[in-house]
Amino acid sequence: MYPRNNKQNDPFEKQLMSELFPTRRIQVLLPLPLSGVLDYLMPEEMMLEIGDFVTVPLSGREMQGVVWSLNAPENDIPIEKLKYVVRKAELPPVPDTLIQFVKWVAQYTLSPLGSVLKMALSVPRKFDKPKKKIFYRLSEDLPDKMTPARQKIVDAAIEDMPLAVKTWKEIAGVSDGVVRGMIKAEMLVPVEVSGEETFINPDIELERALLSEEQKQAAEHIITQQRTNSFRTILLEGVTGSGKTEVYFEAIAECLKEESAQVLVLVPEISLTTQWLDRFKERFGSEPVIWHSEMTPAQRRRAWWATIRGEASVIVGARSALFLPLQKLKLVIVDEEHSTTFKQDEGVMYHGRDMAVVRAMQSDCTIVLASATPSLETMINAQNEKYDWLYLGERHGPAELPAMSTVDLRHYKLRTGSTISGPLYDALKENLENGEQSLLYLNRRGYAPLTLCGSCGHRIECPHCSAWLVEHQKFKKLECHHCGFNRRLPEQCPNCEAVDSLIPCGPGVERVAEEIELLFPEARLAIMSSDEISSPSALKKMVEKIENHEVDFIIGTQIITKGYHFPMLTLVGVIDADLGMSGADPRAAERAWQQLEQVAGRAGREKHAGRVLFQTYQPDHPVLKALVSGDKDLFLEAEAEARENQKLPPYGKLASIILSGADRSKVLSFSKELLKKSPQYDNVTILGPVPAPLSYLRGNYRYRFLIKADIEVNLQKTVRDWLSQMKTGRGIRVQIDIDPYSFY
DNA sequence: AGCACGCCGACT
DNA sequence: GTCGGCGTGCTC
Repeated sequence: MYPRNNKQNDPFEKQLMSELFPTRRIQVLLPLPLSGVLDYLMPEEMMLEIGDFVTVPLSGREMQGVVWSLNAPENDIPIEKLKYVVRKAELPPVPDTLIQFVKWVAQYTLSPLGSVLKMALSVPRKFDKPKKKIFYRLSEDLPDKMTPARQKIVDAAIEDMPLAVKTWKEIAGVSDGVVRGMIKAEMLVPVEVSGEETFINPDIELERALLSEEQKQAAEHIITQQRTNSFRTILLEGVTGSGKTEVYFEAIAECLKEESAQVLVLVPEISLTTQWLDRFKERFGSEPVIWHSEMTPAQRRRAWWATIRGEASVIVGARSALFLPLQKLKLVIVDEEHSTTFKQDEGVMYHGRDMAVVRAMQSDCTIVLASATPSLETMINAQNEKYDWLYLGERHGPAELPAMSTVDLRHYKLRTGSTISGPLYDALKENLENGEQSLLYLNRRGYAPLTLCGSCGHRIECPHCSAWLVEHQKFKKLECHHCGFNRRLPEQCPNCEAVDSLIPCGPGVERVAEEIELLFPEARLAIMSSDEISSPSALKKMVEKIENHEVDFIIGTQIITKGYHFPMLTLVGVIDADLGMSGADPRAAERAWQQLEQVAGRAGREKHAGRVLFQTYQPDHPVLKALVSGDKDLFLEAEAEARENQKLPPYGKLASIILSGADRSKVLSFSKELLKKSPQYDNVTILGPVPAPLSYLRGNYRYRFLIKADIEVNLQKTVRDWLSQMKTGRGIRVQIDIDPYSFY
């Protein structure tokens, strides 16, 4: 008999084992920030293969990992030190494509392999046996005690598939009282099922929206490509409302004709996609499998299981969905491809869109990047024919966008404390009188971004960050938008103790709302910012309110640029169009364009003609000029040229290294030391060290290097070689961000 | 990530 | 004298 369980890790048993049987040294990767694998011994009877989930001993406790190799090379860890794998999980092994992907992400982002694996394994109670549940199926002989609500249940039934009460309620759109009533009347029969409730598969036979000729052609192109089972990237560009979603829905439907095919749809912010989910449900009859970080453990577990068993056919998720154990990935869609929320800038810093392209490549499948305002990187790839390029609607024609104009604030001066110029006021007034909706856009939460003492000039800063505290009247607080620190709004100046001397400076959405209330006391307002909208249901409510025209003025931050459709909205006022157009960020101009274009896209999407007013101090800025002229090509050309000249992405490579620590002089001297060892190549430029844009963040002093390299340079190797020359001193943290998007 | 090891402050 | 703070370092 073989020893069971962990007994074989007992020193005596281990000795016995290794004498009796040839021992096999294997490699196991654990979800820890370790850069490599750990060696273990494989018990003879355990038939392990690469990708198997295993439990192994680790310094006195047990941990789950993944078999990474069955043949570990001899190394300086003596075989006596190795421990046996405790057990193999009853789970399908990690698909090879996911293993390849984990390796790729780790080497690209210069992150420890184990940290990347962790993203793929963060599923609660993954090893538990699913517990038994009672589901209900439709009875074969239905009595004639029918009601309209009960008929809905009967109509919603998919043959005799057993479902949970909650699911019946959802798919039939009735209350659970109806369901329970039918159970009592024995119209629904209880069935004991083991395991997680399965997801209802999308019904691809449902009637679909009529597609335009243009949409048909685009869908056909994707489908043809998808059928080749080879890697290809397709840019699907189309102005908001041009029907991109219907196009890729067609491709999804076609894809699902294949047995157990899986489609992955990445969206920037899963919690903000209720409208998208409604459309999906309308097209396919049920909700897709959803994956994002705010799901409950039970929801995650169910989605993960459905994915690894290959039952989930369409998975919609945030960037972390890339790490799901997809068995048969056939199509990837990245919606709102340009969104910067795809970039993770903590921990493993990866870009969801870029990694999605890699994932698709490794799975030999088609990937569709969809956007109304594609990123410059993607546009260039499309122009160079690296990507196929489909577009819907008249492209970039000035007539397509609402009438846009600037309000030169140097000419139309704002009164002190006011944020609404004369021309904007007139436009708002006119719109209100016409019974149409207006949107005021300001990408700043709170009341005022700075509080200043009128008597001593003191500016209230965050004690942990080099940032000002933002006044929030809603919460009567001052809050740091970087670390979350907050304090009560003081009555006296914290510096000179003068009373009533504090002056709120600059506008936030709350302040704009206050002014609008004064100007238009009869108007109905809604503020849309993350402070007002804390949950998806609150957002849904707000969106419905606006759709039902219960609101005249919407005052919002960028939360409103996420793709809603408000037909009565015909005027957009951009309070401060200059925000975010300068600074060290190479993508600032592009981002400003996208945001403004998206905001402009809110205006007049249906019959009503819309218009947009940009309040600005620099009406000659190329971004604004291009926006007003409506000539996007012109803007892109100028922007691409500027990037090419400066060898910035995508014409060059960029990495940022942030050194941080509590002891400022220590961090600085380490940085200087590092600079001395910096690589000396013609095609690599090191910038820094400079205080990072937030030079003091959460109690740490931060210095930053930027590494700019020509396109042919192996950036990862350069950075690795450079940093390996110095061991990280105590109290110093090094963060590497390949292709940074955030310059905080 | 845990968990042990280790070197300095306030307690029975 | 010891209990315990969490900084640092290791886990096959």
